[in-house]
Parts: sequence; C-alpha cells; structure tokens
Amino acid sequence: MPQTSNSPSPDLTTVIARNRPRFRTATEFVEAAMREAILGGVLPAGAPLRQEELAAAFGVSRMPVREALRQLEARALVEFHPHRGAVVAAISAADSADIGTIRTALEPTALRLSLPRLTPEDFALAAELLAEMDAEPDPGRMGELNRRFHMTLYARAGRPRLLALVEQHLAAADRYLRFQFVALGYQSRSQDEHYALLAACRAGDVEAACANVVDHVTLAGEQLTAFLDRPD
Amino acid sequence: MPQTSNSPSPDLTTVIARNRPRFRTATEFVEAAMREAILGGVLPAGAPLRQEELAAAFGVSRMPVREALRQLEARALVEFHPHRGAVVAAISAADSADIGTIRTALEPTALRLSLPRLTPEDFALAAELLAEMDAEPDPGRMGELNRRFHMTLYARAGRPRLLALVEQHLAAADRYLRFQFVALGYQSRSQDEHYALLAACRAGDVEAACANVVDHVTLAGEQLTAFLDRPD
DNA sequence: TGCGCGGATATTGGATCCAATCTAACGATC
DNA sequence: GATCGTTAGATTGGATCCAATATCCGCGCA
Repeated sequence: MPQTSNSPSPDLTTVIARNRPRFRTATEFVEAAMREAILGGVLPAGAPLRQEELAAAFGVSRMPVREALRQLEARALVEFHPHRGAVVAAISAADSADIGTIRTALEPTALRLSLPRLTPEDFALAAELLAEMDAEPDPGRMGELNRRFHMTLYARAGRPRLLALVEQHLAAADRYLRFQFVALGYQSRSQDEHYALLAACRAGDVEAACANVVDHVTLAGEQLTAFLDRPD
Repeated sequence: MPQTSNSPSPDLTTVIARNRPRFRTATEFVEAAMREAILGGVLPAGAPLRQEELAAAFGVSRMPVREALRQLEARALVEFHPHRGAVVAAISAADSADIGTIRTALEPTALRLSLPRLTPEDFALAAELLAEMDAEPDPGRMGELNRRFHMTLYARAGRPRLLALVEQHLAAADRYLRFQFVALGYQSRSQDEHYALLAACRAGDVEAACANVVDHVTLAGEQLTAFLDRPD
C-alpha cells in the first residue's frame, strides 16, 4: 500500500478547534470532527482509535467518543473488533472499485432527476467552484470543492436518502482521491471533465451529462486502481 | 397514513428472546434486535424510544441502548432530537419513492456483476426460496424470504459495500412492503415477476434480468405510492 | 532452545451517578 | 379569560466507576 500523500495535513488539534463550537452535543461534535479527520487523511487507514486518547484530545469523556465511533462504524469509516478496540477502516484497490461501482450507479440517477430542475444560479455556483478548484493547491480543500461541485449538480433531485448516499460515497472517494493529486496530470484532466460535464448540464443534455459523469468516475477509478496495485 | 398491516407481529419480548444469545456484546444484540423490530413493524414509525424503557426491556443498562440508537441513526432508521429523545423514523410516500430510486439504481448494477458468476447451486437455492414464498402466509417471514431471494441473485457480485447497501435498502423497502400484502393480488403478481427474473438469470440473459428487476421494483413502488397517497 | 502455560496490565464493555435541558403544569398578571 | 413567566418533573447527555476480556511478557518445562 502506497504511503499517504504529501498534503499539509493539519493535525488533530486543528480539526478539533475548527469544529468545537458548531454543535449542541459533544457526541455530534466528536462524530463530525472524527469523520473530517478520517476522510481528510489526518487519521490514516488502520490507525488504532484508543478511546481514552481521543477523549483527552477532544476534551470530553469516553462516552461521546464511543457513541461517535458507533456512528462511524455504521458508515463503514471505522471497524470494531470486540474487546480489542476500533481502527480506521482500511483502504484497498478492491474497496476503491466498490465505491466506484456505487458512484457509477447512483450519480447518473441523481443527475437525471436533478438536471431538469437546476437553475441558472446553480450553474453559476458550479462554475464558481470549478474556478476555485483551478487555483486550489491544497488537496484537502480540493476534495471539499470537488464534492460541493458534484453535489450542486445533484442537489435538486429531491431525494434526501439518495443524496445522502451520493455525498457519503463522494466523501469516501475523497479518501482515495488524495493519493491521486500526486499522479501526473490527473488534476487538469479531471478539471477538463468537470467543465465538459457542466457544459452538458447547461445544454440540458441529460444523456451526455450522465455519460460524462460515468466516464469521469470510471476514469478516476481505473487510474487509482492502477496506482494502488502498482508494485511499490 | 394508513394503519399498519394485519400481520401477527410478535411483541418486543419475542424479538428480544430470539436475538439474545447470538451476540457477544450487549450493544450488538440491542442493535440487531431493534433493527429487526423496526423493520418488522414491531416498533411502528414515529414511536418514541425511551432509553430507560428499552434498557429494562432488553435487560441491560441505558448505555448499550444509546450506542445502538446511534448506529440506527446512522442507518436512517431512527431520528434523534437533541435533549428530547429518539423516535422511529417516519415513513412516507416520498421516502418510499426515494428508496425505490436507490434500489432501481443499485440492484441492476449488482445483478450485472453477479449473474455471470452464479452457480447452479445458487439458482437452486433461489428457486427453493420462491417455493417457500408461495406457501408463506406471514408477511414478516415473507419479507425475509423476499430479501434472501434477491440477495442470492446478487451475492456473487464481490462488492461488499454495494451488497450491504442493497441489503439495507431491501430491508428498508420491507417496512413498506408490509402494507402491500393486503393489496389485492399483489403477492401473486410479485411472485410471477420473481419467477420471470429467475428464468432470465438462468438463461444468462443479463439485459432481460436487469429489466425484470427494474420493472419489479418500479411496479411495487408505484402501487405502494398509490396506496400511501390514497385518501383514508 | 523452543513451546506452552499463567499472571499482570492495558483497554474495552457495561452500570451507575450527576448535570443540563426540555416539557408541562400551575399560577400570576394584564 | 388569555397569555406569559416560573417552577417541578421527567428525560436525555455526560462523567465516573466497576467488571470482563484480550494482549503481552516472563517463567517453567520438555
């Protein structure tokens, strides 16, 4: 398994401070911060999650940590081993392909429902996000912008469960995408695909837009699989 | 919203007794039993989930209950209201359509991957499940058999995440399917579709099988939507 | 020297206890 | 008579405490 990317990962303390005031209950806060930390690579795959340790870092007791871990387990972001503790869920080429398959199934569906209802404001926002991405060097913020771009196009689907699943797997894919920004030329090609996708959406061409999404996800998946499977 | 079906719902005590010895930690046990109770209609939509009460029923303290509730929240089976408690997630025509859309996207994908690898034993098992369904009067067991039939056909897809999602939404659909067994003639038509699906799979006709799945899910969804939207 | 058993230690799982907050009922005031 | 404020009760959220289990190291024995 290749080593994690060269991003300027903020440490756990930074992630904590950023999330602290936004939540009512400690459990929500811990859950959100840990999810961000895992998806952002701050807590790498396989890292053991000692309850006492996390509780101290978050400034809470072990209980909110335990509840948060349970939620993350249900989202497949951490794995529990009874009486042995939890670890950050592993990543693998197979899992990446799994997520890619799910995205390929769900995202065209969401786009099909959403596209006819998208407004000029939505398109403008999407274009703005693409422009930001062109200038963004940090992989962490990049993943966030990428996610928001895609979600903007799907947002009008009016299917809360579907959108939650799509967002969840976009976020899961981000874990893998982080590896990819080091890959030569990936970012610019990905951006080309984004612009093509947006153009097709603006033209109201549902079939072309869906094809673009499928190709975009498939290509990213193939390149990533090749990268993860390469001999180190 | 129509009243729940006329099934011989076992009470909570029965569900508890059935699950008690199968798990190593209390949290796992409570989570499984509560999921079964919610999906099976024992705990109806909107029912308040008092922690103390559930803890007493399960013979444990409040803590495993809380952890289980958090997991079920992440699976969208219960809703948390901070400092006010949790309730069983609501059901609605919109939510049913949401689940139907997800199934329509995921199940053909799973079938496409799985079908080429299905063995004669898999087909035999699927046929056996269909035969059992023909003779099963209880909606609860019926839902379980239905789920196992579908999952048998998808099982060789070799995509754990995808299969988990499919199973989760099959189970979620069961919550709605329960209403449907009262609808005149639904069960026999559904079984016809199941047999047609199995035949297409046995013939190795991927496209026909996928079309069958989509139609099957779509038809069930439409009928159910009509049922839920009807004036009481 | 290698293998297996046993106890010490660390860590999780579960129970109990305390604090914070929401709900509802009662009463006072306009 | 209605509305607002206050207060008591109930229930959740969080912290601490205890028990159960797994890991690891050392010792004994083959």
